[in-house]
Amino acid sequence: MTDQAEEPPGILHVDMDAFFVSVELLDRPELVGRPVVVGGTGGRGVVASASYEARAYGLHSAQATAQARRLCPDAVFLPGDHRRYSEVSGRIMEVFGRFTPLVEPLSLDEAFLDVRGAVRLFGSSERIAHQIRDAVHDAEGLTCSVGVAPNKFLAKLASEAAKPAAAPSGPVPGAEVLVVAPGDELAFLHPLPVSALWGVGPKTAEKLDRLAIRTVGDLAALPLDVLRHALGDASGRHLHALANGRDERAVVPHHRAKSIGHEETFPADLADRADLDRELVRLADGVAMRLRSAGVAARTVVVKVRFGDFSTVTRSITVPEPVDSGRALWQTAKGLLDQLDTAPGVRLLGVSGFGLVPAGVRQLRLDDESVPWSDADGAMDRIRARFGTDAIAPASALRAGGPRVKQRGDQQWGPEHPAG
DNA sequence: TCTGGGGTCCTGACCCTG
DNA sequence: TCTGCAGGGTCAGGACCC
Repeated sequence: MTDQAEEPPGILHVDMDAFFVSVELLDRPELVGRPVVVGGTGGRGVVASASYEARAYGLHSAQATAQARRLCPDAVFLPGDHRRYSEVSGRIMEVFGRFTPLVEPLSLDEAFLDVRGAVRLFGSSERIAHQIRDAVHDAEGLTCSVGVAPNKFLAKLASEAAKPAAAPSGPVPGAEVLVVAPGDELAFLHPLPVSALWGVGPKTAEKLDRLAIRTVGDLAALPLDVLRHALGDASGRHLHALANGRDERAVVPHHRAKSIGHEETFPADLADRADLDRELVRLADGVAMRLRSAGVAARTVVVKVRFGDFSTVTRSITVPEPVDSGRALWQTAKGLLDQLDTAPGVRLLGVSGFGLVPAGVRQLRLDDESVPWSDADGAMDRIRARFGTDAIAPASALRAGGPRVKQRGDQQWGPEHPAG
């Protein structure tokens, strides 16, 4: 029995089925029943979403597009429209909000819902799950799978178990709604592979395999101290709790972002310093715009560089005054980039701000050179708000062959054009 | 021609301070 | 003044998630 065995199964995890592909098929019904992939179409892209027909060929998300093409040459590859998916996602979250105010979006296509306060109005958690499925389908023409359990972790595993299966002929319907009833948690959990646990990726799975730990039940039977020794204190405790069905995390509707950043993989590696500097201006300007839009400034600036051999390094600095202007962010990032030898060629460049503080706490100094630039940033924000984000950009960014300010969702799944 | 982008969290090394 | 230690902050990297 778990600590939560007597808790009613009032946590839902709602997961849209092949979300990006399903949205595309609304506009292209002629593609229904065919292997369809949404993702980066260039040589360095990855698969973001694959239809169940495509999954039958071994295609899956995060897979290199080049490999996906080899596995399924007949698949239809679509570049995707992140903005459209965001809009649809927003409307779906509103549907969830009709049932409970406790909605915690996890990504565009999934969310946790705490419906314990809604059972009087809508019926049992399971009934609410079915009503949500129907409401989403009525509103958007899309299907989703729902897990119902006493906690978030089990609800998420339940929604995965409720999903359709892939077959060349199309999706084989799943349970659609799966309830893990109080008292059944461990029977549901323990036969699953350890990789089902949140926090067990390839590396951790390998370590556990060396200990002959293959199922969640194997892991649950392991003494906590052994696990802490093998995986470290925090990971050991975390996985031990999950393996025993314990997850105390509440459904939190609003998370405050802890970092804001942009990174971009180039179609071909960049070695020219001037090219990199211009890209850095674009990235910094885009990050600064989002910082100001969120009303925050960053105390720590991080530059990330991935080289052609895929080795990745980061350089960071904590600045005396939090930054939110494009110029200040760029200057700081440039100082960090200057520490690195980029001659071998840079595959990816990123700029992020951490240690976010409310922008208002920033103290102005008489010698603060960034003050006029704050005014300029504010003017740019107003122009972009009125005429669109492409309306204005730093001159040095415009010289980079016309790239506009970097925005969230741009080139989400890799460059569109093949390298070289 | 494998390997995106936007995040969070953890760990360990190092440095500073009391 | 020197040394050891603990604690906190910073920095870099790794692992993981969707």
